[in-house]
Amino acid sequence: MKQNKAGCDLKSCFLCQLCQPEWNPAIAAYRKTLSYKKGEVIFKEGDLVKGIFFVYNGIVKVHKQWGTEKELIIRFARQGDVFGHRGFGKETYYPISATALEPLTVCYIDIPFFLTTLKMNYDFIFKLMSFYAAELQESERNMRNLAHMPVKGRIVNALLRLQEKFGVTSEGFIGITLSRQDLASYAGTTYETVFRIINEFVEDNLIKLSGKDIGIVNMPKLEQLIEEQP
Amino acid sequence: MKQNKAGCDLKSCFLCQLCQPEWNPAIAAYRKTLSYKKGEVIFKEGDLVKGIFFVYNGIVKVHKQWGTEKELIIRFARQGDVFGHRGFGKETYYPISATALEPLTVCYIDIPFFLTTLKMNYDFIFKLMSFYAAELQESERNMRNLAHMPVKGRIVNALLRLQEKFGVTSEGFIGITLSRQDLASYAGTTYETVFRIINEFVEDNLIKLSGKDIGIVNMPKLEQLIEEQP
DNA sequence: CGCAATGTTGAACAAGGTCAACTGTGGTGG
DNA sequence: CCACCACAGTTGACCTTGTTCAACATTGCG
Repeated sequence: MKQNKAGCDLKSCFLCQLCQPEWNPAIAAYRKTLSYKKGEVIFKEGDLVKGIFFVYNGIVKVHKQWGTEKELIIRFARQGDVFGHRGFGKETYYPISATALEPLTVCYIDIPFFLTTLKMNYDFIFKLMSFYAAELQESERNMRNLAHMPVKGRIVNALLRLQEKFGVTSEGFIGITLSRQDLASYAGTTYETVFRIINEFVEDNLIKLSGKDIGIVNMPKLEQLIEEQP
Repeated sequence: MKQNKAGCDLKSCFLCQLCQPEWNPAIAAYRKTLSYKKGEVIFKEGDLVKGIFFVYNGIVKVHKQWGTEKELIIRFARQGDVFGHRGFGKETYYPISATALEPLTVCYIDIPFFLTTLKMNYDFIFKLMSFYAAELQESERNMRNLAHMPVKGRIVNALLRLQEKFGVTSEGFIGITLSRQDLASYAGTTYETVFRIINEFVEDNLIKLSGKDIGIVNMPKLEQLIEEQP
């Protein structure tokens, strides 16, 4: 498992408990700690944006619906990650939904106070901007992958991104337990296709399974699959 | 055709000629005007980031390669649009390429001066951040579309986005002339598929053609195609 | 005038999505 | 304690969509 981070994504944000553990009355009034149960929806597409969230504990999936049955998982957020920041700019409605995948504790800061903080702290807004820039790069890389990479490569890619973010347990499994459905939504494919390909990988000894958990066995071979032209 | 904008994407940027037409010696030293021919590459993936660009005139495509033969066009930039801003944050290499589609004149500002300006002007950095946020939303919407929307819908979507950005000529055609190849790359599909579907649309009287130019005839029917589940 | 690039069309093929049936598993109430 | 049900997981067969390949037409440009 990955070590806990020193602060949040926006180091020195001075807002969440991770960056500012000491009690600070000036901030405390605007900083709420909220808890959600596994599977609970924190907000959904179209909801009015009222604040921004920092994860203290647990895992959130940030996802976008397509009709009723299909979704694409844009990103997972774990301890120290920000989410809900997509509701900025002109739009005051969330363009995405957020759902707890594990029991979750977050720090919630309402927009007006957040904006005030941004205004007073150049370093902070610069970090936030850099964070957006990084997310944009990631998003556009994924766009290209969805457009041109065959499913097999997209699934490998999803696994590698998950391992990167959630690390590896002592037994060599990726540090997050996902339903196949969620893995499919993350890779931008279907349930059944994920199975077949996961199975194929197990047979080829590229990954190993333990219940729902997945462990990467042969990283180089997998990486090769990503590069592969159809 | 759309009217020219008052300033650039980042109104009040105080950098490009569009926002600051008067001669300003303090800025002039850092502001270069560059010209490119049709088809010329302004920068490509992996190039070192040295500056940021504002379009005075012409059209740029911002695209991402996949292997040698495939690309995905992320975005088009026209008068007043910024590009090259993806090279921010940790990465100092462009994650995308930029190519002129028409004879192009741009304003080029080198990074150190740009950063200095950002530092001195809260309003400016806030606008830049909002701009990133908006691009992120757009990018993630497109991600979902690429993952779940059938090709027909993606092509319609591409056409509507083009019309939104480049407006309509007096004869009712979208204000940009694209090769079928570029349209395909924008919609995330192939050449031949674009063709067949464009033909189908013409037969169904949803769009009209004049050479390579495309005009939207029946907007509601097209919009319906976007919503359509497979 | 000829060559290269771009456009046009048909046919074959394959990836992967859909559907349907079946299996295991855990929870619940009798 | 067991029978039942609901639901996630698993698998096979089929079929649609869209890509690929290949051949040919047209445009444009030196």
